[in-house]
Amino acid sequence: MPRSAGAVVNPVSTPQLDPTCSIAATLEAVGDRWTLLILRDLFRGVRRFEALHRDLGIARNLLTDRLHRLTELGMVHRVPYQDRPVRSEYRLTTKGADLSSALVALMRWGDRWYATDGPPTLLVHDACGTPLDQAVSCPSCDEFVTPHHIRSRPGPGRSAGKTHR
Amino acid sequence: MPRSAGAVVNPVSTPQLDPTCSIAATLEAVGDRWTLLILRDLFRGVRRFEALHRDLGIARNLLTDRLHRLTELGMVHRVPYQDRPVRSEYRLTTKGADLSSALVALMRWGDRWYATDGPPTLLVHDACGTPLDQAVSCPSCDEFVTPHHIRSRPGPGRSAGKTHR
DNA sequence: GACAGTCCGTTTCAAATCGAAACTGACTGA
DNA sequence: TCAGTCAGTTTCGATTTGAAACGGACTGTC
Repeated sequence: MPRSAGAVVNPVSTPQLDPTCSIAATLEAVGDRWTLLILRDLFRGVRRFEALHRDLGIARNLLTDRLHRLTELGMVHRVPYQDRPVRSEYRLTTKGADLSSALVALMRWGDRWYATDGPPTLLVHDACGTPLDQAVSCPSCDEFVTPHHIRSRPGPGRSAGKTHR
Repeated sequence: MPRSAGAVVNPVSTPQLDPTCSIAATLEAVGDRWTLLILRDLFRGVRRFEALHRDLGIARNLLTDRLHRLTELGMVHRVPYQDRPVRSEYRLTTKGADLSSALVALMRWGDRWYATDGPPTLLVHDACGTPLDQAVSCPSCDEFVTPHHIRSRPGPGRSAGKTHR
């Protein structure tokens, strides 16, 4: 009996490091219905249990479980903000914060396909206030690359040969 | 009784267009345990029911349900490839293909944090073969922007005032 | 023409997961 | 002492999932 949070068991197993696909590896870590939303809130600065519970409407047992899990994965760490009783808030580690580009990409897709009145939120450059873009670029050609010109091929992390993403 | 696929009910509701967050809207569409993997396979060229079933190991009833759902959402469309019996394959629409940057971002995160021997798959520029990068950039400053220099502010799609993503 | 094999589902059912709400414990502040 | 906050834990019914069997429409083989 590992952790204790009611009848809650891990919804996603510890990443199995599927050697053929980093997308699968990532989704094993954060691919459930709540984890990415929790991370989004942590980015926003919503860091405490009650605040997350209120903001997301997530069941408390699940929130407990997901926060423990994110901590175990090293994406979040607890920072005490008072003693007696000890209360901690949850903060993103480098690994957790590194997921920001994925959240940005998901946000942009939602903007494009569901934000009929324009994006509910803009991401802007703090230096100049210009709305930002996200793109895939070629460092050697020094230009942006559209999905159509992206090819995938086996990388060093794969021994056998199939052509997967 | 809407569709029929055993005791399967939609795992995620039709996007509610949460007006305050495009991440939430996106996850309502594709934020369950299988949908992004199905889309990944469609990107890879795995397009038929049996092939998806074999490749993913997903239960058949769930695959049926998710494909119907993706079709309803306009991310996938069916293209017949034979008559008698009619058999169709599933292909990405523009809307579905537009999610590629999110898949790329998720893949890159998995590469960085779980691919100990290097990425299992490289995305390269078809023109020159150089491995690609994904980044957030400022069109006016003409430079890449790190997460630390990203600010978010309410966009035109939001009426009221809170500062959300 | 009977039989095995393929493909795309549908049905069934037990097991896993979730969600809502009540409960606990350690406090604070009135 | 009493109400209120915060961070969980426990309980339990409802929902979702996964595995496997089943169905129908074919094709290709002996």
